[in-house]
Amino acid sequence: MSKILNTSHCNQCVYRTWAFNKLDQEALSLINQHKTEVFYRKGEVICRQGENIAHFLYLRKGLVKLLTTEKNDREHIISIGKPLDFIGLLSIFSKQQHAYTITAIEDSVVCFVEIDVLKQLMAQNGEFALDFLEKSSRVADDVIATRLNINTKQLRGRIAYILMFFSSHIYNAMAFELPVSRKEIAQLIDMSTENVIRILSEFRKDGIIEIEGKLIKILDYQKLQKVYDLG
Amino acid sequence: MSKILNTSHCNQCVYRTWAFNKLDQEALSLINQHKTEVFYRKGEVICRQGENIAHFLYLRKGLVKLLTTEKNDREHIISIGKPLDFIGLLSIFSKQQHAYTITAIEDSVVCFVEIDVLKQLMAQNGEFALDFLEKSSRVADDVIATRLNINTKQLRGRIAYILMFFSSHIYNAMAFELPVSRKEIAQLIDMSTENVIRILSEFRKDGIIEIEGKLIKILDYQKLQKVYDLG
DNA sequence: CGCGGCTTTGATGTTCATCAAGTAAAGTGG
DNA sequence: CCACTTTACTTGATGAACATCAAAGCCGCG
Repeated sequence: MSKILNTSHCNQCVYRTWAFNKLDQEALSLINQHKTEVFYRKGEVICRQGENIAHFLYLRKGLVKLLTTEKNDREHIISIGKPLDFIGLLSIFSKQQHAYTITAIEDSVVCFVEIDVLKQLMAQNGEFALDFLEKSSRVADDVIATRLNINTKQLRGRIAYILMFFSSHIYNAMAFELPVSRKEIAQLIDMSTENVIRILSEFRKDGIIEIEGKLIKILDYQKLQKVYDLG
Repeated sequence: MSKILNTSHCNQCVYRTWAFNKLDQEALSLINQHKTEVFYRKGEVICRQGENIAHFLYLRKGLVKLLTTEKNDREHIISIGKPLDFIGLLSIFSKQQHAYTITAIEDSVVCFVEIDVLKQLMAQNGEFALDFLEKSSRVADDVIATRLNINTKQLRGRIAYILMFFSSHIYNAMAFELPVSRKEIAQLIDMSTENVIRILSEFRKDGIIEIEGKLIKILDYQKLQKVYDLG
């Protein structure tokens, strides 16, 4: 089960210099009093689509997925959130309810800051608000660019993308363990589970990667990049 | 050619109550001194992908398209901007260069506000910044939701979407003139031009719409809605 | 009046989802 | 701890959805 952590003060938080560097001691203390840090085990739900939004969420550790459930009960993954990301995206400012369900795909620590407190601080401190806007718009812009990118490519290009994404953006390594199932990859890049598997096998036969269950090792990054570029 | 208009003061602008209602007289005057209103004829380019961002743009009148050019020289339309929209999306806060090219698809009036002035006001006035954040995040959120929506549907559902979009969101009428070519529709909803035409013809044969060149008349909105819902 | 762009329809081929069937892995309850 | 169930993974075969190619009519424009 998830559990509330015995949290340290925001002063010591590494993210202070990231998102909250325009705040003074007093403001940080206020946030500190109105924040909760929660630990989630892999697989646990952090928040559900449709729930009222009461907190601004950002990821301290781990990895999460953002997903929507469509009418036909099919789940669609919008994006993978990594540490430092504002995993509630921008909906938290424009909507009353969460637009997506957020689930931990690795053991994660999420910091919940009461949205009212955050808004209050933004209203009082324009520099903070502006800084915050810049950071959060980058996340949203990224999501849009990524979705466009994926949709213009065909299957081999999409698989190349996802491999490069985990290798370069998340793990910074040529060998890594996939934090998601084949099915989840399919939901993330809009294709069938079978074809995810098929194309991974193709890449293996082509000597681009090595596979052993969830373990992936990229043997030829250049070739992968080429497949990606060709679409 | 586009031309700079003999602009009125921001005080009288109908959008004052929309985006700038948290600003006082002094601030409005400052914006007024640092804004330019420009008229564009249908087809003219408002800004180009890659250009440095110097202004915050919003659309006063008309209709525009936001598009990216990919490596293979294929153009992809991200969204259609309508009056009141912040047509620069959020890139203006997170990026140095415009991420998209913006082109007028109807005679349009765009208001250019110097970004530095806007940022300065946001830094000084947190309430304004917060208000602004709420409004602009709604636009970005919309784009994300729409893209997801379109990509989960197949062709008939996408054409239904685009017809409903123009009918309900833009023109508020059952009969209207399409402001875009078949090709542009294709670029907007990710399909081939030929299939846009084919499916429009199908809809005509099914008695859902009437077509006469760019003139579209929706005969059976319920049926259209059904096609959309089925995907 | 001829050229290029937009529109339209038909024919063809490719990409991809779906179905089917089987193996392996991972929970679950007695 | 073992039978049992479920979930994940894998491969092949089939068919549907869709892009692409081709050809022709149309319209606006220099």
